Amino acid sequence: MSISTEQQLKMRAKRERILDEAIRLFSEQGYNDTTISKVAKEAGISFGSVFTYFATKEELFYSAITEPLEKFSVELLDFNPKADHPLEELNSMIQKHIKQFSSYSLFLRLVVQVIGQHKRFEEPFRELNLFHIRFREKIAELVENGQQKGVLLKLDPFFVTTSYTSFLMGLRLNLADDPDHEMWWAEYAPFALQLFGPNRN
Amino acid sequence: MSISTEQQLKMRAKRERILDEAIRLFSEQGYNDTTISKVAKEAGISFGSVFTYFATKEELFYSAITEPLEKFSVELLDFNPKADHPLEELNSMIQKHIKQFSSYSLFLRLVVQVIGQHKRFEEPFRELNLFHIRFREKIAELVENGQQKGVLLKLDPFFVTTSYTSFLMGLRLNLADDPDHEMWWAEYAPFALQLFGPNRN
Amino acid sequence: MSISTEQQLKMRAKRERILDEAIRLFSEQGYNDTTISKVAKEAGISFGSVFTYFATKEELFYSAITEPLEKFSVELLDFNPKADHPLEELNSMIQKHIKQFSSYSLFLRLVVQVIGQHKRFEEPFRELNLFHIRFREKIAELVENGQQKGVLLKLDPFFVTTSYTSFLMGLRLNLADDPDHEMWWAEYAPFALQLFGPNRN
Amino acid sequence: MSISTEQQLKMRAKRERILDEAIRLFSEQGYNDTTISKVAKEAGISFGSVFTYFATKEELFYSAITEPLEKFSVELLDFNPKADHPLEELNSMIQKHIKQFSSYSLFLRLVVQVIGQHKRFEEPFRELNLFHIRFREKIAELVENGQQKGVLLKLDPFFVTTSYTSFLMGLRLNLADDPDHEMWWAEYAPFALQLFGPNRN
DNA sequence: AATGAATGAGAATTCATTCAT
DNA sequence: CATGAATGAATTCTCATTCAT
Repeated sequence: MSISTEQQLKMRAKRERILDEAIRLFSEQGYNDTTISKVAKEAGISFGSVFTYFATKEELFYSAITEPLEKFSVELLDFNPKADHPLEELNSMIQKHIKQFSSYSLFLRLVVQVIGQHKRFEEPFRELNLFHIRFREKIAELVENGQQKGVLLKLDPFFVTTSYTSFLMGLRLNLADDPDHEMWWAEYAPFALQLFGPNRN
Repeated sequence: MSISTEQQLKMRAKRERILDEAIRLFSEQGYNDTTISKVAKEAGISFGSVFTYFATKEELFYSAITEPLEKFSVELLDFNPKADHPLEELNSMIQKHIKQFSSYSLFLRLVVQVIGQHKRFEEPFRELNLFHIRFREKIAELVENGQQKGVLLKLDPFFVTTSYTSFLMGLRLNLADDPDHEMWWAEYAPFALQLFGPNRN
Repeated sequence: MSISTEQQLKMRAKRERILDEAIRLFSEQGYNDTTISKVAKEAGISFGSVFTYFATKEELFYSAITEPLEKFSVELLDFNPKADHPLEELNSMIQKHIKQFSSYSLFLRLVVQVIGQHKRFEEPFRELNLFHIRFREKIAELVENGQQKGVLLKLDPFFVTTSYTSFLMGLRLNLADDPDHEMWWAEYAPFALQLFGPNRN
Repeated sequence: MSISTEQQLKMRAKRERILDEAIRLFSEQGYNDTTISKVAKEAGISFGSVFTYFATKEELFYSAITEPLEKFSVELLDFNPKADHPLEELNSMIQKHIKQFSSYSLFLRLVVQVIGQHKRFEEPFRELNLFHIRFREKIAELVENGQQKGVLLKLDPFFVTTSYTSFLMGLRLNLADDPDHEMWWAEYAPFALQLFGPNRN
């Protein structure tokens, strides 16, 4: 491993550490109450170094949204909309989504901030919105598949998917950080399913 | 009308104007980016006067949450949990809630901020939480009534009501201020109903 | 008593109450930390009324210094510089001064503030200074009287009197509000006497 | 000299400059009328930099009292209470104290403010008070030494020393910044001596 | 004359950002 | 590249003073 490569790795690791602490702090304390100093302190470096990796606080926030989003979106989109047994696929998708939403706690609190103030956080909101559209579109495919195969009622896929993502976000918001609630996430899967209008025969 | 009463009315009106602008600004720009100066400017007074009506910015924010809450909670709790025909009552309740959530747009964005950062906004969160509990309890009564009368499936009322309020909040969050969406709120009522497990006979 | 006279008396009394509270507060909390509101509250009136009696805060402070000064100066100057028995007169004067300085506690703390910042409080300082000069001059007369009669050493009366008033002010400063000290004031009279150079035969 | 050491020296010098200006301004204009901006301006830096060296205005004030106190207390305590010739030691001590009090002009005006409002300036007052006690105790030792050797009258050392420090402070207060007076400080040494009750044989 | 709402100058403090070392 | 001193815009809040009622 050449010295410059080693150096690169070190820097990448440091950048990661900064970003992780930023996500945590932005999430817990909000954009304004999270100072560059706090982030640096948590990351164990000087605040000046933060600017080596992120030109501005705004950019740090942007990265705190978009980089996890990239990773999580892969996980969230991991289902087969053209499955032969759409109802089973739907069930398994819901199970996964529920589990994922329950574990993305920090990140989703950030998301809530951005959506709640989309005019303030235009750039990251745009990214989130793009994903939201893709997310719903892919689920809509599965819904249409299910409707064609007669296992789902013929409801407008747009309303179905919007209902579904709303439900997930709403749960994430309501179940906050209550550890009593955290363990019950799985219980909500059947309710999510109802939003898709499963045929009861 | 005595002079002092007239004076009192004027002051009450001015206080209202400040609070209204505060709600709008807090909602649109968040707590930190809403400065007392901005509020004063929008209300057409000097910033010093804001302090005549609200001792601190924190108190202004608290009032911006709790005063509308008081009014809205009356409206949201306006249904009969012991109705003879619980399914019809449920339907009408959902219709009203959907309409209300669609119109409380500014206020609910504030609520989202508070819930999203409940540690930062402890006091207002406490108030919101108390209402949320009352809200779910009253809906739970109606749910149990429906279950006893056999028009609702026997699902745990706690999960049912949490699902329902999550769905409402999630919709409010997702449908943001998109005017295209605003008009379609009513479409979501049937989805909300599904969360209650209506018996399909 | 005519109505207007009665009115006048009432107003004079109110003015007195304001001034008394002002003296107390200025003395205890200093000029800046004493707000017009506090004074008004202590005097049991609205802060607006203070301005009826004192045009500005500065004027209130000025009065808080000069009005007691007028009264106290009479008391402090109450001795006979041409007494036939200057040593006895001196002794009795010292006794009285010690007692007075111990009881003018509030006022003297004000004086200390003014002297300590004579540039900030130019006007009241001028008044105090005028009195100080008069005070020393009159004491100097007694000193010269005593020296002529051979009961006092021939020390420069200016240094003698300055030493004496310095001693009194210094005591007032050092003995602060310590109630343990308050009772011991009388003990310091002999020391004060030494400053005058009494002849020990 | 390493770079970091050079850097350290520069910073220490800057801190000193800030503190010096602060002492001067606090002394001349008092705590409240001395703004951080004024101090910064006098020290030739931006107001923000003051906060690099002193976290709060209160802390700056505290340092403006305690740091000179440390230095001056060494000077003031520089006499030998167990001297073989206590009267000579006393005389030399008084000479020095008089000279010192005449030169600590700025600092002592600060002291006057603190003592005059000891409730407002609790922390610095505590420090001053501790020194005052030490100061008197050491002088008392010398007094007792003199009394044992028969060169001083048997007066209560506590009253003697309190008289003495009161006299010094009172002089400092009365002689204000009058340059006419400044030159005459030395004249007051014999008066100070009288407070100790020297035996006149 | 009394009240207290309205005003805005002014103060301490915070913090993103720059840049010299 | 890392550090942290320096800067100053921006913010909340206080309070003397004015003036309409």
